[in-house]
Amino acid sequence: MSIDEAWDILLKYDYKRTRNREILLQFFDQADRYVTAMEVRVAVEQDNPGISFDTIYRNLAMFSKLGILDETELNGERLFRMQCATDHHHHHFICTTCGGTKSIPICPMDSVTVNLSDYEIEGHKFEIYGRCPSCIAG
Amino acid sequence: MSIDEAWDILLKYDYKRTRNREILLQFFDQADRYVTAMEVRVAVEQDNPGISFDTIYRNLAMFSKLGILDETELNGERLFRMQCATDHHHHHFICTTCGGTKSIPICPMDSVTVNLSDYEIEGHKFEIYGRCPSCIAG
DNA sequence: TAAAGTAATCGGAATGATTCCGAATTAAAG
DNA sequence: CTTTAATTCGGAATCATTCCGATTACTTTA
Repeated sequence: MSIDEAWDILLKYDYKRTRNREILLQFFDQADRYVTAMEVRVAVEQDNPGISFDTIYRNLAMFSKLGILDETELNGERLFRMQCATDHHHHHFICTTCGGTKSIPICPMDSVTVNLSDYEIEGHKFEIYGRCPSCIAG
Repeated sequence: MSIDEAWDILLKYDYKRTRNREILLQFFDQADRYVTAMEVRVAVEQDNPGISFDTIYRNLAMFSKLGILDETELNGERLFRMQCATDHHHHHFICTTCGGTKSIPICPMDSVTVNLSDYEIEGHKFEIYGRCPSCIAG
């Protein structure tokens, strides 16, 4: 997702165009990988020293709820990244060293043959973890 | 996994047979679903009022590392359950209301056709979330 | 079955991430 | 330019989890 697309969503829901949100979106746009809240904080403080935790966390949660960010959890750490372009549903390999991802075009839900007809399905998660080529090399 | 199998593992690694571990294992054995650390605490305090958080968390982490417990995360909460019998690798539907599970016999890794040969795969996660029939009923 | 040695536990303090809150600031609309 | 409401700030509060030193309880060995 581009910064512009993110703003389309934010403005549609009457969120204001603020400097902090601009900084956050720009950071996620260029990061292009999963980052921890701590990494976000450190990076964002370059552009706005004195930004409060509250502002960071409040916006991260809101972005995540609106589908602008994608949120996951790895080894007890919350990770965020810009949502992929939403052309089709897919999953990811996630590098446990750098947070980089690689798309996995299949969705296991297509192959689930177990009868879950009496169940109400709310969601699913499929992720592959490991180290990417450049982290192995480096 | 049965309580006896859990003890086989613990004793093999020279962990001692203590009352608290016995209580913890019995609780997980009869719970047979994903429970939060808080639920563990409340339940275990019935049998040993005054058990310390430290003891609970230390043993949960150790059980999890040894493969006696299975650990996951849902909506920011850590969940634990007794590891399934290890006859074959599989995944789960998890009820977000009661923590109950249903086995999903397939593993999406079998169908992953993306070339990850330059990647070092450390693990994967596949879970389906929703509500089970008895929680839907009420 | 007593003693010794070491692991495990306890209780409470410390930590660390996240959230809350009231006051001040800022964006957007009129 | 004013107004209004959203947003942010700063710091305190919360919550789960972990740490720590002192005590207790296993297990082994004699």
